Amino acid sequence: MPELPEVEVVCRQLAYQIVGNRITSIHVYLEKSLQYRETTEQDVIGAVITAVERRGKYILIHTDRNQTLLVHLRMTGALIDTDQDAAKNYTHVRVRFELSSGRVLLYKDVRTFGGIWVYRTDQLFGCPMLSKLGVEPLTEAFTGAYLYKKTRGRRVPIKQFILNQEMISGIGNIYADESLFLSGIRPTRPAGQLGKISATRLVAAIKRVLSDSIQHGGTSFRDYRDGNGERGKHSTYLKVYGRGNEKCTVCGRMLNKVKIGGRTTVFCPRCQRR
DNA sequence: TTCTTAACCTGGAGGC
DNA sequence: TGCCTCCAGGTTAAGA
Repeated sequence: MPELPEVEVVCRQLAYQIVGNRITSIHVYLEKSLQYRETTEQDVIGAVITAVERRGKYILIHTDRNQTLLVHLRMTGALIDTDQDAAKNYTHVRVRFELSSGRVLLYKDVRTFGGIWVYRTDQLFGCPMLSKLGVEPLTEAFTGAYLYKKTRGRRVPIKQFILNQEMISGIGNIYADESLFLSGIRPTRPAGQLGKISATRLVAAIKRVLSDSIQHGGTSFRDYRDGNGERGKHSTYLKVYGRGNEKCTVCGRMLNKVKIGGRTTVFCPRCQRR
């Protein structure tokens, strides 16, 4: 399940691999996976890819024709740069871009929650998907003071709060659990009860967990693959996510597994008491 | 304004 | 072995 680190890894790889390529043709196998917003397929064919960047969990692929392919991988999506022969081995391919280098860019998505939207670049940041996104957690704008201020008056559990993309963009279930464990904060705690010290501690933990995961190439559980179709290696470093009913690696106590906001949440009742 | 819940979707695991 | 049910989860929309 791609979150900020996984999307960042994919972006860095694709920026290296596909920038400078011309899109020579597009094959759509599932119509809803590629949608045009005031653009057409003919606008995209022949365009040269000029840059690849990330905003929250979105991948932005810019072209020289004032168009941007906005990609969200949701649960099971993957963007893979590969050669013609290897492309035949991939299943659940929803969109296939032929590139001028002779290689292909595949968008595969098992559960089809994700998709690609083609926008005019000059209208991109007014689109509903990007305009509502909150602060980027790896920037200097994301501070303890920011988090403390934003959580005032909020009664939802802090776990649910940091998953809200309008507050902080890019955090998903894996890194929410891991950040709360690292900061020693109980995920069920009402966001508005977070003190200044705890807010600062949580911000530091979020930055640390996300940065470490990027260094490890992201986390792969089931479907996530990077831009080369490879698995991420961060899953072996996880302390709580996916470890429900196992012992805490720090104190040895059994981890608790509960539902918060409809999401499976794992935490240590002894280490996370703040 | 804030919060909750359902819906979208399919593969895999587990039970029978 | 085959069938059925449940679970996983990011985002949005509707309703409270």
